[in-house]
Amino acid sequence: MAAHEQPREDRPPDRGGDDDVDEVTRAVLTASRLLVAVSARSLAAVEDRVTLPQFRLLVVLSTNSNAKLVTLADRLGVNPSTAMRMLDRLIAAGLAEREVNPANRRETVLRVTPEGRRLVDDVTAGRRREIAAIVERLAPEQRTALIDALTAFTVAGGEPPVPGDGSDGYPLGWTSDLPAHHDV
Amino acid sequence: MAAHEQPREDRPPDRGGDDDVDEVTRAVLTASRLLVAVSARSLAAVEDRVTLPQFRLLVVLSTNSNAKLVTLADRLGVNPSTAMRMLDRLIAAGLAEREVNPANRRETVLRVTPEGRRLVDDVTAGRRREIAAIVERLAPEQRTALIDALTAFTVAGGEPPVPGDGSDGYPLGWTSDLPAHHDV
DNA sequence: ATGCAAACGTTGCACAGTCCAAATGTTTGT
DNA sequence: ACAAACATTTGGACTGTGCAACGTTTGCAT
Repeated sequence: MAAHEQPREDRPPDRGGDDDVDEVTRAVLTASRLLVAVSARSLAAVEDRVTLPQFRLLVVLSTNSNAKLVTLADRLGVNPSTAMRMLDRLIAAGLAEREVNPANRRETVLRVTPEGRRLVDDVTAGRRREIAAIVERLAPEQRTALIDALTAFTVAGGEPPVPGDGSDGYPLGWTSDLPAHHDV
Repeated sequence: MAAHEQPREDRPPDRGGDDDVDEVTRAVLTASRLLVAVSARSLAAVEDRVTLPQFRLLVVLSTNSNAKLVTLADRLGVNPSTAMRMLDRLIAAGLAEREVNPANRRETVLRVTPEGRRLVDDVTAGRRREIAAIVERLAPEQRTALIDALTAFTVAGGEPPVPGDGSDGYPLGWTSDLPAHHDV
């Protein structure tokens, strides 16, 4: 993997040499695979009811109730027309609702139906349950060590460590998707 | 860095209760988001040359050189016909090659071209570089702690900790995909 | 008040990814 | 020699996706 010799020569005497970094990186990458696998498993349960992009829309809609189309599309990072048609299908499936905003008639108000909400909750709950099951196999000391290590890692990565976390532990962000993906 | 001074009022002597598990789960989920973001960033560089599924195929093809179509489709978890057409496009883009296997003429031999290989290498190298950059911001003790914690977590998750790891630490599995996904 | 520009949702069009089925060509086992 | 098994390929249908165009509704400045 010495494809490009980034002039890394000048290595500080710190005992965290490249080997060290490399090992940690490898550990991170490996753990990532597990996480993705967990995600994929929890998602598998619903993939015959909705497609993955649809589920993603549902999740975003769950945490952004009464959003208008452009907002939603923006959150998803897709074109409004894409969100539009996905919504059409979700609505047809009874998982979402659309309604013209009476206060501003050029907008629409989108909502997830109770059934759609349940679908999302099931998946996110399943994912948390799976991770919790893994965590429970760890000894108490290992758990706190994991928290500390992960928190340090997250902080180093610049992401706000456990920001709001949607109160009672909701989807918030990340994976959930990563359907077949796995590899790559 | 005991950054989890959560107002978790009294750290109950219980050590290992549900609160504990919940906190670890939250930390894991948060770290996951960071990982996904890193992945997405490193992927962004090529998303105007190939689509994500195409890139995924390229990665799998890189690590399974001279594979035949069905094998490839199997690894990707898609229908052979899907792999077929993606390959058509990749070949048209000069990133892959197809050739009838002279030893068994009902099969074809698929290969990634040097250019395709370079594309993949760039992305995977970028991802490792990004993670390494984060890891480098950690103190040596934190690094080893992270390795230990992650290894324990991975083991508890049932995945073989750093199995073969494609020799010199290559893509192997996971994310790489997770394009826009992020949320969900 | 009038009118024009911006914001929205919506629809048309093109194309990638996907699956299922079916057609075609190749090997293999009997 | 033939049928069964296997591999690639093509046809058809549908979702996801972006871009561009259109009609409606607002907001604002003249």
